[in-house]
Amino acid sequence: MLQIQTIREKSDFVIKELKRKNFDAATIVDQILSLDAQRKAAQLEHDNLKAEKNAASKEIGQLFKSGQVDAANQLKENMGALGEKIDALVEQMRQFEQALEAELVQLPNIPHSSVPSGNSDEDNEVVFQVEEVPTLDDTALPHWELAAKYQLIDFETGVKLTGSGFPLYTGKGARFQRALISYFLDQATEAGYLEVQPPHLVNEASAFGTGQLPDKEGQMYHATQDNFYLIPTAEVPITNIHRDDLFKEADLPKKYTGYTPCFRREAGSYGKDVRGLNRLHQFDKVEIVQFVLPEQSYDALEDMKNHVEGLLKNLGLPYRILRLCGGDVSFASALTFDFETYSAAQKRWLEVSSVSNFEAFQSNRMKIRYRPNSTEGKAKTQLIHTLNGSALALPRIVATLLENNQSPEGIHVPEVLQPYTGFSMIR
RNA sequence: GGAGAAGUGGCCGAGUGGUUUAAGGCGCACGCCUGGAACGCGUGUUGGGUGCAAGCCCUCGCAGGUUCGAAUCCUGUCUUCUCCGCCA
Repeated sequence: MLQIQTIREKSDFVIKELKRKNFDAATIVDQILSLDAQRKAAQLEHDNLKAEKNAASKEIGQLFKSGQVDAANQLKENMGALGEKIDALVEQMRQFEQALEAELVQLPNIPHSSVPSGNSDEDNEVVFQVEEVPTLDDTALPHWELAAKYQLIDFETGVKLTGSGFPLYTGKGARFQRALISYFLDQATEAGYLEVQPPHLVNEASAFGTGQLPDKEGQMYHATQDNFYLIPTAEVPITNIHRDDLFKEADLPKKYTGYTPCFRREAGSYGKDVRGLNRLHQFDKVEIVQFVLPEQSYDALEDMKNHVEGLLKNLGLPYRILRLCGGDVSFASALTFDFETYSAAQKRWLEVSSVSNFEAFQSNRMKIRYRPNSTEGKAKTQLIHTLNGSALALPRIVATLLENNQSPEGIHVPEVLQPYTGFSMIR
């Protein structure tokens, strides 16, 4: 959610910048400015009447105390009408505030100045790509066939247990997943992230805080009986750890990592592109999250980008890094880098990570603030910046590792994973 | 799931209808003191809205209600604790 001050102070700038996300904000911004003014007027009147009432109430108290009952009762007479006026204004304010918020949450985050213009993923800027991608001969198998051949993943039983998109990992397949999770968590810990195990179900306030609600309600599984949502990413519980918190400047940055399964309904997606592990309803992911001072958030983004890049290098995967264009960068993000690995058997790039700076967009919703250091007096609180990234999402990593590392002898396990798997080949 | 108790500022804790505009303490910040510190003394210290400012308004888990007036009374709800039941 954008800050109302930003819209008040530079509405033209907001409209112009959101155009780069292909979002026409003119009408909404006008609405917001008008509602904001109305809310302010109602509040002003309310405050004055309330002050009058508070003073009178205090006086009544004094009168009763000094035994002037008649005078007190007379004063009470006038209170009724005043009270009604105040009640009406409170109701007005509530409505203006609600309407204002309803408009505000519709505005996406302002894209960073480096975000290229464009409408779709074809306009994303490739900021790095390995010099050559591996090629396999014609006998090479896609990962779903390798998974069957070596009994790593049982998709059919997953369908039996739950439905499509809920695979059952077996034997070395299960062990391989566990190895990746441990490896990713250890790497993040080494990089200074605190490991956490968050809940996999969250309440409404948390889902709202990171921006899943109200817009993306249909993408989450909803446990209606208790009104909990299954997390679509660990970003949701981890970022909400600090919802409503007020930091001292010295407390920042805060860095967290966590492994969770992720649940996504992905309604209506079927076919070749989603075959095997390419797109699932439940998958595993290790997430990294940072809470930082505003002026440090782009350094932090670079830091996270380097971390993810290091993981891909260590795994020996061919990858590229994309700077998402205005049309492809997400609603809440100011700047996003996507990481894709090349799947040699499918001959296409698969997204395995997305690293984003949300600036103050999420922290505004969640009221995550800090108090700047100040030599004189108390500085006003300011919103912190939040960032997150996948480090990494497992299924497509598994897919590309299986495909790219296949040979007649079996599938080679990257060296960095061998201490975790306990085997160097899948045969 | 049942019965009972409790939720007050960064923390502890007083407060059962009107100088509570939330006592007191700890912590923190600044100042005095000091060669420098500790101790001591003084001032400040919930968060938010509005305003140049003084001020005014809201905020005692959350949401309603009663009242001229609510931290305080009533209803609902969430969380925590104790006991019972169930349980990895």
